[in-house]
Amino acid sequence: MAAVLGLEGEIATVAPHVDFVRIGEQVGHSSLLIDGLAGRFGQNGDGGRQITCFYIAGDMADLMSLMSPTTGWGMMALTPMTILKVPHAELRQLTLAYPGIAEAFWRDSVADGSILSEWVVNVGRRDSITRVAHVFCEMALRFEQAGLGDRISYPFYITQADLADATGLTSIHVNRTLKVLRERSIVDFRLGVVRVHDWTKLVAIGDFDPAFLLLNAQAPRIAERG
Amino acid sequence: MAAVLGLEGEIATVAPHVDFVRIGEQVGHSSLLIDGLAGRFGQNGDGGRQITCFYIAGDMADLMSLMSPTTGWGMMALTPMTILKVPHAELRQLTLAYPGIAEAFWRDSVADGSILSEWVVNVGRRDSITRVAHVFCEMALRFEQAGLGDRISYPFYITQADLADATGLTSIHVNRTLKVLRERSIVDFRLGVVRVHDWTKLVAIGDFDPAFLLLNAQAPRIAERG
DNA sequence: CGGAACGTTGAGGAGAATCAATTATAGTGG
DNA sequence: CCACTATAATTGATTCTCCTCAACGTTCCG
Repeated sequence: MAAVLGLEGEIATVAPHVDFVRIGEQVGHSSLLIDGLAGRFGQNGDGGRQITCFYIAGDMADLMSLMSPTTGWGMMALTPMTILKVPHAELRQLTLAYPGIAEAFWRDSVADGSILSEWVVNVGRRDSITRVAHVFCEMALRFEQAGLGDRISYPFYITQADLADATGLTSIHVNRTLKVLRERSIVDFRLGVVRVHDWTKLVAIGDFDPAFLLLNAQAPRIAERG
Repeated sequence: MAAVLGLEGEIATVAPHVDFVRIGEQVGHSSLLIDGLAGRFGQNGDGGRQITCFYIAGDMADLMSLMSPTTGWGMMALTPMTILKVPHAELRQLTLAYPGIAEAFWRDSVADGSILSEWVVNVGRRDSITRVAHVFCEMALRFEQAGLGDRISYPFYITQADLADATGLTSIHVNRTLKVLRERSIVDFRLGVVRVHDWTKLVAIGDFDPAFLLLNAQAPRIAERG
């Protein structure tokens, strides 16, 4: 179920801060993230954005659109991105031919929901420093799991403004929060890299329990990376 | 795919504020909600709760546990509740025998994720009155869709404290917010009933777009109610 | 060298939390 | 049927995060 599904589709590149799925848009394909970082997001009436989930290389970014072609959400590139646009028709054929793949896709949607649920908690019941630390913890384990870094240091090319949209804060407050985390020698963040100085402290201050990542479940990832 | 799947399992009743799935627990069944209101939730380090999704009669409340038996979330009863505990083994057999059912379950997980994503936005990027109004809008349409009420008046037996846990506010602030909504003749809430006086205003103040409910998608609901 | 994107810092204000009582409401048993 | 109790709702006063507004600094790249 891992590496090679032999998915065919159109390779595309997306510039940072471009919405590759607009809210309410009807899409006919899902996007396998080959490189870069993407975010699922929603908006409030004032145009304020809230990123609700990150997707990294290897993730099938809007697999859910297969079940709901008219999306109630949007997908944006956070970094320069390369994606493989896989037509829904092809994915449909796969799921019909191989029930195991259908199940893996379903499992992926459940894992997605688990992350989303944790984000509701993060944004609803945690203060700023905890929110930011929690995001760093989550991404540390996800990048580590994907073989794209480790929990002590991993590539995270995201602006403070986008980090603010992910944590439900303002970029100004995120900036101040990052300063505190840096001064306490817990984690050092700058555009592109997260450097964790004290993982134990980060987990503690981030109120982090990795259970929601469902890392023990089999094969939520669609593709590997060379 | 609707009404009668002929699901077999154990009927159980659950008292309000009882966790019928604890965080991190391993479960061997999913719970079809026959009557009452349930909530998926997470907790922060101080024990503060955040409800991340509501489930109403007819919903398969923890279907996702089939894909992730060791949950990273909890499920609590918000009202006196009647559930049908359907063993995972039985659900597995169903999905193996009928791919259409597997797909419906998958679609249900996607719909779930869509609601969760919207809740991240609600809690992360909206002020108190908008958050509360948004919840009232969502539940209005869901109860209406389920045939358990209509958007003008529906049963919603939830305490202000639980509403606070759903909106990421304190019960005190929820109380004050409800007062404002009442004084503006938009919506009147008391334990058990929501009475909408001005649906248009409620939608406007709640910054509500029903797209995320995926109501146009087919058959997300597992069972109907007499 | 100049502009654009991103980050940093300060001052003041607003929304929501906290602390602390007090008042309904509903269910229970005598 | 009513006192009793527990749960839920309401209100006030105060505090504190985080937001807003505003300006300035830094880095990178054409």
